[in-house]
Amino acid sequence: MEQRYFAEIYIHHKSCHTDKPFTYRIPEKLVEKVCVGIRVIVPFGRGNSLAEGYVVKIKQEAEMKTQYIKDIERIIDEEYILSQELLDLCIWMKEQYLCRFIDAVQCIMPTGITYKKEKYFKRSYDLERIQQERKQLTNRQLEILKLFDKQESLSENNIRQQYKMNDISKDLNILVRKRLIFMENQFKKDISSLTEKWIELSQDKDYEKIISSIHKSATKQRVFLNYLKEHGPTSWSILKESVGGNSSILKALEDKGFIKVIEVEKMRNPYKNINILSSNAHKLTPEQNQAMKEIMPYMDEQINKSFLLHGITGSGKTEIYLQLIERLNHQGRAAILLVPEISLTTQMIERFRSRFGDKIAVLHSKLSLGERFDEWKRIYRGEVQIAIGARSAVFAPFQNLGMIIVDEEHEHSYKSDYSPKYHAVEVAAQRCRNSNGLLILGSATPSLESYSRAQEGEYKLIQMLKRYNFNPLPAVDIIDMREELQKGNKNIFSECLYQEMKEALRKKEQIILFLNRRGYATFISCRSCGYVVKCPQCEIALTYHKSEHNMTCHYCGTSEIPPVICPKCSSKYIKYFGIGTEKIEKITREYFPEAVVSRLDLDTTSRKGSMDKILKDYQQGRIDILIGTQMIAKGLDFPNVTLVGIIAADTSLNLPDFRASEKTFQLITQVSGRAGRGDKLGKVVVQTYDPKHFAVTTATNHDYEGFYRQEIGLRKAFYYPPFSRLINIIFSGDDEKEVINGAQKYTEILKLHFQKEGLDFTQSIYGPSPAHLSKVRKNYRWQLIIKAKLVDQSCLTGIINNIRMEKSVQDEGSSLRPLWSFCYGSGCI
DNA sequence: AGCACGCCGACT
DNA sequence: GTCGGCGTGCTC
Repeated sequence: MEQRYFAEIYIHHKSCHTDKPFTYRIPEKLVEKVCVGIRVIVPFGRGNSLAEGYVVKIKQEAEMKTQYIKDIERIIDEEYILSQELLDLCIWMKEQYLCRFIDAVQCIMPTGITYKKEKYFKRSYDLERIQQERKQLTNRQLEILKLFDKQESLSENNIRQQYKMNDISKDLNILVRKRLIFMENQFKKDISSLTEKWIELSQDKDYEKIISSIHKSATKQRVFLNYLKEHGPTSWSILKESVGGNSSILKALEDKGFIKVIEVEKMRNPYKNINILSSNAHKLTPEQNQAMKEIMPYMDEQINKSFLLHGITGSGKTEIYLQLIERLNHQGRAAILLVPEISLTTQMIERFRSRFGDKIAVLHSKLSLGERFDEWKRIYRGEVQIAIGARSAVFAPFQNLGMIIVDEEHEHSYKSDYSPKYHAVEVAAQRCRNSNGLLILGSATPSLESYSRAQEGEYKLIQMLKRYNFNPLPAVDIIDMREELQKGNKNIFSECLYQEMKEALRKKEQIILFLNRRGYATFISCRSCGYVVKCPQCEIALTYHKSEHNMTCHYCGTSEIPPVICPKCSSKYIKYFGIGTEKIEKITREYFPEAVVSRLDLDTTSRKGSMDKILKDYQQGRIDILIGTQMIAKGLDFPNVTLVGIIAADTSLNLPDFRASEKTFQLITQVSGRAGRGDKLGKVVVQTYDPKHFAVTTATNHDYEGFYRQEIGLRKAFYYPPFSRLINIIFSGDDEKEVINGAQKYTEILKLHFQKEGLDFTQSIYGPSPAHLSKVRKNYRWQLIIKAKLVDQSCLTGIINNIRMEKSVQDEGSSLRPLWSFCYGSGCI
């Protein structure tokens, strides 16, 4: 009997109803080629329109009647593009984060590699028929028909652009039905950004002769040829830059056969201009040695194991990362290093490059499409063994993954804001499980989740509580701002901080001031009626920015000119409340006119490279006082900083978030860590209105254990993570009533499902209620929070998936668009 | 999501 | 009678 093969294929389709494997027959001519992880093109649906698909399984028998099975049309790639490990990861993500298979795939694949389907139209040459039907056509249809005189084949987008008409699909349908034009689907790969035009002279030509033979008026053509003769093959972009000109000149020369135009794959190296000073392995401290000793057996035996490396700032975690990677690479296995935000970790990347040269791929969001694709390819082809990057680098397509290191594992930037809302630390753990790899989580302030896992024995805890250079930790003073107020000090700076700043400036030492809020005033309000100026789209108080004299919404970016009289009661008593970094900057300049003050926040660093400049100036001592938001809390290492002032430690404490204490503790610890990194003793001044709060007191004592013990008790009492998993479902739409209505209906359905499964919903379902940001960009948002017992998790995702399939939910009004999101924090969206 | 099938009203 | 409106349901 002839051997028949079938393939299970996920279709690249946007609907969740088609998000399951479909069985296709592998035609004989493709049997050798089709493998698991390859992309194929298959006919799909009643019209057999072509679609891109991913082969996830190959089998000899099909479970269904074979007459319904269609053949695979052709393959896209010559080889598999997703390894079995990554395919399994996609399936896992689909379940874990309630996304479609292809959403998971798109996390892994670089943009630009997927094919775009486009409708193309060709005209009919049945002149008789055209004459016949002509009379019945509208003017618009006739005009569309006319377009085909110039060009034989046009895409729907082409036609739309040429006529600036939006609703042309109906007209096109009519024309197709009358058989005046024909439609065909074409797949197009967006490769324009991935290749580059290079121009070279054709061989074996006497160029002296050619140049003289060119028409006298065609000066540019001659310039081109001369340039190419002198410089050899040149890329089009360089040629354009150096001699000018346009593509018509190029075309003319190409037509005459004088030059050749070739498309070359661009290979970019975004870091090629950085000079690398090579460095060698440092000698390890006893603590570092101990850490290595704990980890190495698992690496050598290739056993999957997770470690939590609890090391205070300056304890030398990076050196451990470097040496672990070095050893792993020697075993022929690859490592991924995740860092919270790539822009803040240039120091770290430089250190890696100095050790490993260009054997590193760097992945982050600021790379261009093409650059990212190149780095992706280098990893995929095994040209590099190390990938460094932010969140998305966790998907680096290594075939021989051996370790994932997550630096600053507590950072919230490891959670994706977009769908699928994955948590890179979880994904990393999953990948390590599937490839017998090591997961190394490093942090000075581990997340409660990780530390409790370490306590439970799921992770191996490694403590590194001594600084690498044996410097003592900075001394921390807590200043009770209520007392300051009673003493009659209404200033932003407490007496203590002011004196310390004066002293530091006198000693020519540097200062960092931290305030977790940018702008000048945080809200503008009318003192007579209490009106607060809010964003008309988001209902969030607008922040005043003095330098531009406008008010900006920090969520959608809308800005307005501040009112002079109250729009509600017309009084003149408009007042600016709250402080931001901009105001601190102004006040600091007033207090210390002789000091050089600079500010580092989202507003001053929006221009590319401006952050590097500020940091460089600071490093080289051209700035005395640096004022900043969260941005300055992480990773900066300046030896001359001896004083850190935290202006208002409680801003983050009062956030409506069950993680507020944890965030505050982390922030104070991190910012404090900036002081005294050199050989001088550091000092930290923490100003607060709540000096007795345990997050503040434990942080100032550098007492993580103490903080953990108190916080974990609270989490347990209120049943928050890590004792549960929170699922946050957002309903959003522009009609508030419908959103509320839909959210309520959804909740009822959910409760029914809970009952059916015998689950108690009274302590699990909260809401629906207005979301943390209840209105963003004209969209009303309501939320539903589900506290899932850890044991019920898979059951719950099943329920949510089932509800999603239900018609009554999908049909819930046009303006209601349920967004699915997994969330580990309350209202963090 | 698309795409076709099907059922119903307005028209040559 | 038929053309074309959109509602419904399936896709290997």
